[in-house]
Amino acid sequence: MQEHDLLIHHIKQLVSINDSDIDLIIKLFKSKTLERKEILLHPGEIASHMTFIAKGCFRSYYLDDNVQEHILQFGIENWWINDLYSYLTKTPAKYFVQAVESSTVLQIHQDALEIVFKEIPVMERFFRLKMQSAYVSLQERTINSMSQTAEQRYIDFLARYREIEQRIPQYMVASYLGITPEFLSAIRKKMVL
Amino acid sequence: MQEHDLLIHHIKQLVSINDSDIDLIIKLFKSKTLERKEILLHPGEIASHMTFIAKGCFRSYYLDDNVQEHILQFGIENWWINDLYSYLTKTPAKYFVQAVESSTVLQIHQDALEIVFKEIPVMERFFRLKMQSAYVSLQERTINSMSQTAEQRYIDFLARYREIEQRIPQYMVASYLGITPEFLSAIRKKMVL
DNA sequence: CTATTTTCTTAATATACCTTAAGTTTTTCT
DNA sequence: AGAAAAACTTAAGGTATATTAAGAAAATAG
Repeated sequence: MQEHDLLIHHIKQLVSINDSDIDLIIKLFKSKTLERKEILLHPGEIASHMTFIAKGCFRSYYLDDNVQEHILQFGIENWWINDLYSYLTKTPAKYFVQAVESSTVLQIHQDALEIVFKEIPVMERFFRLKMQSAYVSLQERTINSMSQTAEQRYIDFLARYREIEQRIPQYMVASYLGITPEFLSAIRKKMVL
Repeated sequence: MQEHDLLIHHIKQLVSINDSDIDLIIKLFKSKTLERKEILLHPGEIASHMTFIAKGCFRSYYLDDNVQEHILQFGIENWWINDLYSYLTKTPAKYFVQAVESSTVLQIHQDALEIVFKEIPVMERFFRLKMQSAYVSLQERTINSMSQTAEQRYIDFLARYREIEQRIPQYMVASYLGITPEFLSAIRKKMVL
């Protein structure tokens, strides 16, 4: 399966694993296909899997009291996407995880991941490192949104996620940046002049 | 040492440890006293300790390009404070950690903590849980700042951190909320009416 | 390839929040 | 207690961003 090759390659970028490790990983990560707009995780469900994106594009978002969407995170090939808090604490998810394009993910159940940790201890390290980067990007995002103007945040977004930006509707970029689509439109107009 | 009692009690709220574990912890966590406004960690240094607040109050903040302060986190008794990214990745800190009152902390060096993990494996769990809560509060804060008005954020802050609010100057609350002291003053005036 | 749906733009008006500057109150230090 | 420093308030005018509403453009599905 080509999908699993992607995952293996992704893991090998951080830790060393051997052929029998690979076999186990391939066996325990299950492939799942989603159509555009299909929802992988609903608020209220418990996120019981770790999810690796093998193909496609996802977003996680929540709805506030005014039924307004706020996008927390995007993910494309080789990224992980989840409601991490729900997964870690086994409490109901607060966020939607939705396919923005038709997509394929590789998922491992929490119980199966425990087996992986037992058999391939270096995978603990792998996920700890992933957890750290999740924390860091979140922190950078928080700081960024506190000290920068929307235009600057947009410029940063383009620099950092230009590939994603080309695959998602503009109103989702606005939602990620915390501004209205109309205002993003105005920013873009101003920028080209 | 009373300070260490606080730490032990704090640890016991999450995991079970025995008397010899306690001895080791007391031996490896070093007490340090700071005066009001004294800085515990400067940007550029590597955060090489985990820091437990036994007495007093701290803030972590960074300076943006306009030399504007932005407060990321406060901490009082029984909290941990750090530049977690610097600690985890052994890269130079981006933030200041400063005592807001005269304070006492208990610090353990990264190397000593490795010893703790070896001798008291359940402490790995303890710190993993702490790491999770750090992630979660950060996530809640990010979401909150995206979807709420400054007044609502202030009300939430009061509900959540009223003890802290009573110990810090108001301009620090403003900085945490991401608004100017003048605007917070206006919000407060409006609220009492 | 056309109809339908989704996304993007424009513009006017409104609001949340900032900037500056000055004066007042509170806290800290000696 | 008194002087100095730090923190808080007020107010006027400004800027960033939201809201509403409508139409135009682009994408998708049949």
